[in-house]
Amino acid sequence: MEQVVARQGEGRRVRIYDIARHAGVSATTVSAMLTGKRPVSAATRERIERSIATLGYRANASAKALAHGRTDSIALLIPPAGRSLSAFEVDFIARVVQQARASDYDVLVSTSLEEEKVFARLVEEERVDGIILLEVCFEDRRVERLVESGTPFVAVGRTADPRQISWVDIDFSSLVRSFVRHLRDLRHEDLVLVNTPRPLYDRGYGPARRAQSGFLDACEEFGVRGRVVYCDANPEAGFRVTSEILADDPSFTGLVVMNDYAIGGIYQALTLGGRRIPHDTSIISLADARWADALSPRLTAAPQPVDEMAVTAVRLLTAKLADPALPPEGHLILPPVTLRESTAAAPIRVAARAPERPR
Amino acid sequence: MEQVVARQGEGRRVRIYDIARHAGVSATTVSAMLTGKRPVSAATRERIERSIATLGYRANASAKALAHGRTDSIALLIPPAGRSLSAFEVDFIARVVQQARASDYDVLVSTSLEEEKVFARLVEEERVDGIILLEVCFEDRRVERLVESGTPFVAVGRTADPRQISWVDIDFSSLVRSFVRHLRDLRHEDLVLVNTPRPLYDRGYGPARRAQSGFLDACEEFGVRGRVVYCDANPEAGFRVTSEILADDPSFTGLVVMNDYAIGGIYQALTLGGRRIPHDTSIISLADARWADALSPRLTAAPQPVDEMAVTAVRLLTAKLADPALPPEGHLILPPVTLRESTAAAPIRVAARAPERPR
DNA sequence: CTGTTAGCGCCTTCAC
DNA sequence: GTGAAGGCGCTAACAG
Repeated sequence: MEQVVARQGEGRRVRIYDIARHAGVSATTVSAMLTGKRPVSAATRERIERSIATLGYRANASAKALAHGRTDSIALLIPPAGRSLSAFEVDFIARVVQQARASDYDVLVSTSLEEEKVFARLVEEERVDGIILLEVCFEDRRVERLVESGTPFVAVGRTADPRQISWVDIDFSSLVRSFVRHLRDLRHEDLVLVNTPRPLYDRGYGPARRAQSGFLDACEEFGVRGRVVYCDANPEAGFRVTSEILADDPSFTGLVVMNDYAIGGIYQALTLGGRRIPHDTSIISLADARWADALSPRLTAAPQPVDEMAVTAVRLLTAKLADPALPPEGHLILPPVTLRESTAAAPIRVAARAPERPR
Repeated sequence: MEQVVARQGEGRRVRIYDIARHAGVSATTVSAMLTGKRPVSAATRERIERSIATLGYRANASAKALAHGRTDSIALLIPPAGRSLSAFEVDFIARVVQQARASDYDVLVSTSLEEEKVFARLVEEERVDGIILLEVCFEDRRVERLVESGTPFVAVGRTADPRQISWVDIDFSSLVRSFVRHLRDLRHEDLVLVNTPRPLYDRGYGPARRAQSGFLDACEEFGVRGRVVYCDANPEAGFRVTSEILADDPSFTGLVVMNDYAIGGIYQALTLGGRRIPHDTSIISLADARWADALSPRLTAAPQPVDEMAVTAVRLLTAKLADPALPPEGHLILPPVTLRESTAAAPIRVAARAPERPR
């Protein structure tokens, strides 16, 4: 009774038996035709198709899942890095959803931080066939649990030792190195890395860790001074942190920013502090194009390789679902950083110029 | 065989029968205890709970759905308004996911534009119990189909005649009226509405339609000149459109913008055109706080009422799922527009000042 | 090529 | 308070 009430619009739903009866065949044959798992004569096919067209039929997903042992759904686990999702995370969701649909998977999105509950519901209740896990840290309990349970998954980001798992990650280290080199080429000699919030770094958040080590190494390699500050993910924090370094030690002329939401505040503090971007101070970041373009002057930015990340993640996962014996695979992605003055259509916006003050 | 291979980590999954055997009761009793649908003696309860704790058990979602007739999932249908999701849409996803989880629902996200396929998969295959539909237009085929099929749903946005459906919407008309009044109070006498892309308007996109009529009515009411331009959802288009009106008829001093992604370009064109925001030109918009804060100077903005929209949408839907007989309900939300000079913590940022040039 | 039989794992009668 | 039987709708294994 309850099911019937739930769908008040039509009477009862059309089931595979209705089609079978209407077409004068058995349910098995209908199923066989639909799944294509065994040959069906042209004549029967014709009749079944006509019946389906007449009555309107779609196999019930729950029944299919129960019988077939797969839900044709995957889950996307995104614990929000900040208070809300970053532009990257957003685009990533959209792209994964799109890509998954192309492989005939639905996507269940979870942004919860309560790993236990999410895990129980999605994995233990077998709501999904596989998982894409975001914001993976050096030591990540979620990864451990997924490995234990044998659930197919792909990590976006890496653990400290990712050899046993499939992952996709950005090569933050090389990327930041190219940022530093670029700023050095513009004759900057004193740089600041505005990193993610401190707690994220401490938690072993990959981008924060790898960007920082890449930055410090590159500064040494290229013979420029480099220091690191941490900053909460909001404009107010960006303003505060930047004001502080302007007050404490204003010798810097270039900033590398790993913190999208702080950038607005950083701009404001610099401007109020008498800096003129890009004439005496340069900012460069891995950022969403929408941010980079909305800022004035435009931010020097490497575009987030969202598409490649998302497509690769889905591809790795669906491959593993199709063949669970597949060995784990890691993909390191370096955004195409061709740092140069560019038009709006080009991948990189360069607002940075040579510093004037250091002279 | 295949199912077993799919979960390589552990042997076979623990099922309700395993618990029953382990506890020395029948599966019926275990189920009864878990669903709480009939009394179970304290002693049996104890034993079952111990067995569950020992073996680890969670009811399989597909089997439950098949037997019980509900999936405990809802779908969020977001056709991207522009090339990618807007900040509002993003936050909306996150908030809906969170809120749905609080009511014990999972959320399937779809960003596909191919309504037919999405509809077939989610509704006809009964993957979800209900739907939240975004970007609803005046005439919306998706709404018609959902009504026909009797699927419980909530529209975010309204059709031209929304009396038969449940919906949540922003009161764009009143909102834009308050924008116009604010600009008039700042002594602006010549305004431009930079609206959504023309195709969206033509398609009967509610925010575009209602903002525009609200704008034109308000201009008449407050005795200021007002014209409307359409603009694609990207900075380049914003730049182009603004440059054009600066060239054609530069008498305007205030802009009302209904197009997040264009704002960066609008700022740039105005600046290049010699305008100084906010000294001689004011911009006001319904925008994400992250945008408003990232711009320099900060944008005058009413915050997107994301939370209220999302929470209301989920509430309406879950209520309807619990009791399908519930009558449809509409909610019109007016963002709290207390337009004033503000600090960073206040809901509204006012960068706008009285125009100087009109003097 | 097709139909019959037997589950998938759970919930829901109906008996006791 | 508890158990046995049947069904949700579909697919897989086994016969023909």
